[in-house]
Amino acid sequence: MPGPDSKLPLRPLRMEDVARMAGVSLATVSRALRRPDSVSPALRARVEQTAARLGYAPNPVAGSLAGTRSALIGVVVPSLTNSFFAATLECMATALEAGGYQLMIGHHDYDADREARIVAAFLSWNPAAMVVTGLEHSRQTVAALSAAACPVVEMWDYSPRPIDAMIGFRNAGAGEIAAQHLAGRGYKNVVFAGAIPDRDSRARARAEGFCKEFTALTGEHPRTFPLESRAAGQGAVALQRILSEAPETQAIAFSGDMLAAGALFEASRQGLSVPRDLAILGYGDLEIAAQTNPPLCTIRPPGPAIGEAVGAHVLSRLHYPDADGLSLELSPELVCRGSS
Amino acid sequence: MPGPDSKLPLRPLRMEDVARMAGVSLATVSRALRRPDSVSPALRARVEQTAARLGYAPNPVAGSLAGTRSALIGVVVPSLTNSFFAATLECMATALEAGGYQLMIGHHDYDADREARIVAAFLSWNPAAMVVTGLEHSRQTVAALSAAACPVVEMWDYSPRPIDAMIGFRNAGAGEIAAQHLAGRGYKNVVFAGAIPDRDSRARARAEGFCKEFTALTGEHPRTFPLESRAAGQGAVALQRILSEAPETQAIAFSGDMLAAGALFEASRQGLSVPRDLAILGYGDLEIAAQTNPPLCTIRPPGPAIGEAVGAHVLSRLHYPDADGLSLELSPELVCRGSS
DNA sequence: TTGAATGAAGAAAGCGCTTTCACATCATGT
DNA sequence: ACATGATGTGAAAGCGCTTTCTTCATTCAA
Repeated sequence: MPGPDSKLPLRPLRMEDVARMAGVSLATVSRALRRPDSVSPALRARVEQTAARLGYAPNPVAGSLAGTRSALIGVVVPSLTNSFFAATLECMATALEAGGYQLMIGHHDYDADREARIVAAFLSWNPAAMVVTGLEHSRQTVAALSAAACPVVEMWDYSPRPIDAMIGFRNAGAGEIAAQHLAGRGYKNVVFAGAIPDRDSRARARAEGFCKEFTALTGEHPRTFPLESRAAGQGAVALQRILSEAPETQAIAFSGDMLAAGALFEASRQGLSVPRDLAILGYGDLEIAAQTNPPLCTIRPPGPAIGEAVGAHVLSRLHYPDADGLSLELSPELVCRGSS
Repeated sequence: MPGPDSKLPLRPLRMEDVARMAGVSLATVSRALRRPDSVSPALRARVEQTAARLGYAPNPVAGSLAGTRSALIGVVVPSLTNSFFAATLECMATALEAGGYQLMIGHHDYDADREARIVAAFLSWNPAAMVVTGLEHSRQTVAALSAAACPVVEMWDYSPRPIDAMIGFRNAGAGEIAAQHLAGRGYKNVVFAGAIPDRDSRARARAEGFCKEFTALTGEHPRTFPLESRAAGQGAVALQRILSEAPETQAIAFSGDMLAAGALFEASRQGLSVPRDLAILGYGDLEIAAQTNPPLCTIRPPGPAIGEAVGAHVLSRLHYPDADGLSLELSPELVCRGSS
């Protein structure tokens, strides 16, 4: 505690102080500051000037208790280290901070119970809005969110019937785009390599979308190659094994760019020419994807767009409390580069 | 708002309900729940059972207003997309959530004024603790943090005289380690490539640490090569330019792994053998570093360790309010791989 | 000119807790 | 037996705001 030495009993300004200085009542200050239209322009100006001169800042905790909700927005993501969500969070935070809201961020590592606990904890703060990732949640979580007295946004996935609002994309669709690309290029003997089964239901959806679509387009059922983790080293291992078990493989779709990059390095070590000897496709469009040799062909999820849309939607919902939730479907995008 | 259809006027349980059911006073419930030792074992058990049976969860907003501080912890980082901080945040969040605290996270993009605004906003919530990144802050920020009535931790940098507590490492030291490594390997005509001047003061410290130490060890003043940004593509550009302007260059230390990786790819495109023709050193030990070809030699900052230490320190400070702040110096580490 | 209708500001009642203070109750020492 | 202190519990006063309810001052139709 840095400040115990400062003996001055400098208690922070309260609204009452502003009221006294401005010669009005507490209620008027509150109104002038929160809904400027509800007081006469003269008083409004007086109050605002007094507050500014005194450097008054309202106590949001008191406001949250007295009002119907707090200026906190609860955001739950699976992981903070996953750069997809990081970009979304940054965009959201920037938008919402500008509106005077603060983000409470929690992560659950793809553990549904942990998610439920975090949601419950956040809800007890009476947040202005809740943002969660994906549309698969435990019964408890769904119940808690459904009963919540605030807008609820599910993001990074898409379904036309969200709890309240949904902003994201069909993950199966991302897989389909990958399949269409590989099928369109005429690759045969295609493999999908990812953590199967994956704790991440969106990753599973992408895998399924890929396999179904590829089968639909070519009649060929892609092999799936299960990976132990999504660590980059697994990409190299996968490449070796796939080629030794099925040397006829012409293309591998990886569930993530890091794996694909690992595979690309291994291919170059083995003297394989990508995409001639073997095509490689990633997912994520991480920064590294544009730098590899050859550059990695990948699917780019609309992470920043999701963040912006969620921020804008939450802001508008809070501004127009009667507005309805929405389902906004954004699109992942094929970033066509040299590797396939 | 998902729940307006639920007509049931099911107002959430209050402490009063628990008190009534347990046949004790409000004060007793509060005490039993917050400081179990302060009530007799019999009452404590009765209250806890009643609360559990009813599924009572305290309202943290009310608690924050009545008590001296909230269960919120304000964390300010420069960026969420930077994976260094992401790992730190995850470790911190996990530790602190277990203690019943929630993280309010803000990012300022290396903008001191924005940092000041975020710190002020967080402080107005009366947080249980504040965690900020680095030790360079605007006067306002320092003043606000110094006057704060809560523990304040500065992280990701090191100085023996923090505002309150400091957990991190000497960034100059990270640069020195890099210099020692390159000097020890006998490289001459060494270049440091990074955004110079960098908005990030820690990156500047690393650059300076590198140059000074290399000069001290070898008598040679490393050239510095200014980069426009830290985008990976810049690494390739840098490599080309450096080699065309100064073909005698034997080693390049990059300010980040992504740049170094970009340079590595460019080197392979140019048919250069790393590290024989040119040595490359990174900073960060990102996941990709272990995968490149050759694997990237880099400096690993103690990100997760910082997160854990901050979490543990904050928890202990909140548990023992009289405890002092500390200065904890962790160490970055040379991860010696093939590229230099 | 009067009465109703409209609008602006103030008084006061909470929001759901924490914590101080006062009060019992009980064990201890004389 | 009494005073003394230790211990456990309850009553009640806030924490700093929001919001309803009320009052008072206008304005407008009749």
